[in-house]
Amino acid sequence: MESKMNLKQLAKLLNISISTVSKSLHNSPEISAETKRRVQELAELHNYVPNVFAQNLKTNKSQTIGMVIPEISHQFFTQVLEGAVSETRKKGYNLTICISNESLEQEQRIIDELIRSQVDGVAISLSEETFTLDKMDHLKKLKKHGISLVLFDRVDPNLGCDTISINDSINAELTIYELLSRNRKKILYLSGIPNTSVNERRKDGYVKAIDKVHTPFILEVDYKNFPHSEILKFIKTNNIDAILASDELTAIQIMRYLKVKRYNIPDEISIIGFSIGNLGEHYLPSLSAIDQKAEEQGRCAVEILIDRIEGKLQTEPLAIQLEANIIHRESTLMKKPIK
Amino acid sequence: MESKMNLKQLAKLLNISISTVSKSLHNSPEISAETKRRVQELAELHNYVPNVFAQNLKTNKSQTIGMVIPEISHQFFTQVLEGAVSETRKKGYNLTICISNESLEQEQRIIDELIRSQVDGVAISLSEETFTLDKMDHLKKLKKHGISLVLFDRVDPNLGCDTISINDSINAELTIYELLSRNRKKILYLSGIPNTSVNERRKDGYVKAIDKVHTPFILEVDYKNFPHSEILKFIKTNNIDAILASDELTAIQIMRYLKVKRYNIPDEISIIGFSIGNLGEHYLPSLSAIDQKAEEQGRCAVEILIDRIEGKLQTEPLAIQLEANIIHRESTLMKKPIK
DNA sequence: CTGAAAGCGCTTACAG
DNA sequence: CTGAAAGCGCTTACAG
Repeated sequence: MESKMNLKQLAKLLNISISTVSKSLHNSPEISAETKRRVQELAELHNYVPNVFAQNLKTNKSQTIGMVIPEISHQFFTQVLEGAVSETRKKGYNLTICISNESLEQEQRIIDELIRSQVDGVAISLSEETFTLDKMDHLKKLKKHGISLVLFDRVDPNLGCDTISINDSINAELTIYELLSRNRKKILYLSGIPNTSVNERRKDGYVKAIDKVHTPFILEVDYKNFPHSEILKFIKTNNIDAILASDELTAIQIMRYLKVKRYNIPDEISIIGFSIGNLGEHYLPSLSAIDQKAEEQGRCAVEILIDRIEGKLQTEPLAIQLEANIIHRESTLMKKPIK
Repeated sequence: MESKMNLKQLAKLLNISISTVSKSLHNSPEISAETKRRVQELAELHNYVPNVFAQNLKTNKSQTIGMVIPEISHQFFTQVLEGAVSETRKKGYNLTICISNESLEQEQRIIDELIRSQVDGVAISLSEETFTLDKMDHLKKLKKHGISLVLFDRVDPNLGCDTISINDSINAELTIYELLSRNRKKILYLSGIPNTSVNERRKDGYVKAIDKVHTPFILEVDYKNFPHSEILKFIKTNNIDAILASDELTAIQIMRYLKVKRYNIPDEISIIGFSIGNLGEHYLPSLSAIDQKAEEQGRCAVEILIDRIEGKLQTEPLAIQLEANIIHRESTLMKKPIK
């Protein structure tokens, strides 16, 4: 390894001043074309790379934003990341990706770390534990340090910052109306993710829609410890003919079990779940789903965050709600919609 | 936002020198307990956070490593990330996650960016395009800048750096022997990921095992543009009774289609695929798979990289090969293994 | 068009 | 036990 090149060495080799070298590399109009050419050639030749720490120390900007997600094994969040990564690059920023593993303590540690590394802004989807314990002090710390904050997907409206989310409540409502219009009458809301803000909103929408015509049926379980037979018993007892699941994995798990038990899906029981992952598309039958616009949420969170950083936004915080799509695949396509 | 705290301001407030403040915050034994206490209290009170750029500029170390993965939508790589994230934290380093999207150009850009941001080391799984075009100059650049390099999973042995991988060839071989022992005779190797090093190695192992007894059947297709009916025709024509798929998605796609076509799996055709994602486990029938030890690869790559950075390793590059497991689930569990 | 100089915030060898 | 001073590599206002 050759000894690290820097402005000083380049200046010495060319017999000119450090200032001139620096300005040449920034293609400053102050400097003559000839000098710039010489400097740039030599820099190229020696693989000169400016020291980013020195630069940032001077300019006091890192051109970096942090994105904190609660989980990486959910397809939803990897799609968010894809949107965020491409948008960040488009804007010429760097992205630091952090994973809180649904833990408040890890989330706090991450925020401290992001403050330490002087990111210009943070986009975060809150961890389950952060919601349950309702501790937001670490997020307020960001403001103290002048770091912009945007919340996406799992959002707390009381934090006084920009938020990007999906109107889950309305989406649940609309989905139920659709199922009702297909003459489904006993619709179960099955949640595998209790204690999340999204679950509450989805459940609310379900209840709101159902309450007008029928009794609501609600079951909230642990998706890691899936109580198959209990759910089946509930389904039988109540003659359930459709299921709205809180998330893809919950939908797949119940669908699989019902198939093992020889249920005909979608004719006997229709199933639809929130969020588009890779599980549902390839299943047999393929799973109908409510598209959470993951990639767009990621893209949008980054866009708003950078606009905020660069002072392009009003002081008033934005609360953006993206529209979701209901995607009917095989698990809700009844052959003969009963009239 | 309060004006940013720094050593100078703390020193002024306490009426002592900057040096003493700095040493106190590092808990130096040079300083009296009383002074340290006063300094640390005031720093705490003012939410003092040291400027990481200034620190790094001085110490010339970033305590950061970069991990480059070709794709984030493959469960395999998110599992790698989980291992890498936790190992990095354990060692007190920071992790910068980058995604090349299987593109050489993006990979080059990422490497330049990592060099610019002075990471101490890089762990990378090469993009498909990098392999196809066999361009490795950007990786050699890292060496020029004194940045350690570790390759994992998609590995090139000629780069003279540490590598972590799975012995795919042997795993394919062992899998075939198992299928043969269950009296499968016409085994198809179906690849949805041509032009990757892993594909070549898996195919090699397959051929090596099959060649001794039977004719090899090989089909290489584009998983994004899956030619269902062509494959089915091939299966019929050649009386295929087992499939070894190059990856999970390929396995699922063909299994789904065969089920639609009323094939009995595993009895008529057994299916097994490389790598454990979330698709196979919940499928009906659940998919047998060769566990690629994703998390362990991530953990191990980071461990070796940091040992290398800290000079704890011999100069000789390491070539670590992890052992895989064959996990039999429903898609290979024949009711009556024909004697 | 070029250069000398100050300063970003920190660490650390050295002096007292 | 405390502090003055140099220096990490860069940018930029200022002078010439």
